Amino acid sequence: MSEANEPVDGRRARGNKRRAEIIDATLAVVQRDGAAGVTHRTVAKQAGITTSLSTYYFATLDDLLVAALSTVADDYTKRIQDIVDGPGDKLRGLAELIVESGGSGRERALAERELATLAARRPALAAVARRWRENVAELAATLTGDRTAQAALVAASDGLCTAILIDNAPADLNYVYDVLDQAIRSSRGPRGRSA
Amino acid sequence: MSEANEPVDGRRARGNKRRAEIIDATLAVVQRDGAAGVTHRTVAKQAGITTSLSTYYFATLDDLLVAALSTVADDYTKRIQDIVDGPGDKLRGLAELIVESGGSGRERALAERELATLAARRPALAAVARRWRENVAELAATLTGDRTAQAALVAASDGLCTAILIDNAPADLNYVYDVLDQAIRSSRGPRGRSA
DNA sequence: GTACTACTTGTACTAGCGTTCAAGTAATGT
DNA sequence: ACATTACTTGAACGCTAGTACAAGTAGTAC
Repeated sequence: MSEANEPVDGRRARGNKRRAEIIDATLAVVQRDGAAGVTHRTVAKQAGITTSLSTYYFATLDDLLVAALSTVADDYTKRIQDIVDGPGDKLRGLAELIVESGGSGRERALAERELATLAARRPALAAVARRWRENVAELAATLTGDRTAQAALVAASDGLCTAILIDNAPADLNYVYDVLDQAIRSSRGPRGRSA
Repeated sequence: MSEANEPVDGRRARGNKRRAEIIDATLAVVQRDGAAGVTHRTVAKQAGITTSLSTYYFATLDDLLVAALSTVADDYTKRIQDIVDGPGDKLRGLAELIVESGGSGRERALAERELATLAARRPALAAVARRWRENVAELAATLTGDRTAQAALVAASDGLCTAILIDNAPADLNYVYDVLDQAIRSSRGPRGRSA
């Protein structure tokens, strides 16, 4: 708990605030213009600062994108954890989270997706994107012990999100819930692959 | 059949060939450098032509990307149709298609994914990306009459693809097959949501 | 042949990019 | 007070981008 939490220096506190502001501005730009629209200049303008200040805090654009994706991933992790630790129907909680991607959180979800796609090509981002999926996997593990069912749920969650974003679908909660439920349920009957 | 298939003019035939070459070059660039790396200049260099020629055939970069995504989607459609029409285990065929995304076809799959992500922001591309998913949905319809199970299979296919690309997973065929099977199978038992 | 059309090139323009840097300001420590 | 450190600025560098355009080449039609 005594790591880097207490900014003894008042200037450092302001600096951290700036950093957060810049990351917010970055996400705003991704939401508005896509990941391709992120430049030191557009971000700086969005944040109301000078370009050089943006480079002062994030020397390279990559640093900026990594920071932005990390922040988004952290938020997502928190949401998932809330569902896992919460008292309610976890599967329904997950469904609500997914449906939200098509509603008010659409732009946000789109931004997340663009950053995640970016991750496929940048090792630095890949680690963050992976942790993302592991959060859902963890939630899945609380719902079933069957590893295949867990994997199906994770995959279905991701695929549903894509469907909602691309198809611009109505994103009916019951529908999403049913699909997730379908994915995790198993007849566990006449099948049983050996190895 | 008598639409725009017969190039009376030999020059026009060459032109169409050029167009195809440029699209190929575009896909090659996306595979190598990502969608962000697509510029008239990089594409032209890849195709071994001048920059102006690239703009002659595709006035704007957007035109080029739309054309590229359309081509890729057509290829994909053909692959899916082969599985649907083929004699073998359709689910296994789908699994093989997905696993291929992690193997030799990784770069290709990555390119497809980047273009599809791009689609979320460009209406012109969105239609193409949607047709894509409908192909898998069609395949799913041949495997089960249950609409929820169909949706689960489509979502799982997509999610698995993402997992393989981002996690750089081993992409074991049996594993993928099992997850797909899990998604489409249903106990159809004690559940039965009403509305 | 000549006229026409489709294709192809080289060059040049403007605009925006990432990044650097010397200089300036303000908070902190002593 | 003074030195130190953290933050902030404005200007500039070299580079690449999209695009336009006049000129040239080569098939096609008459």
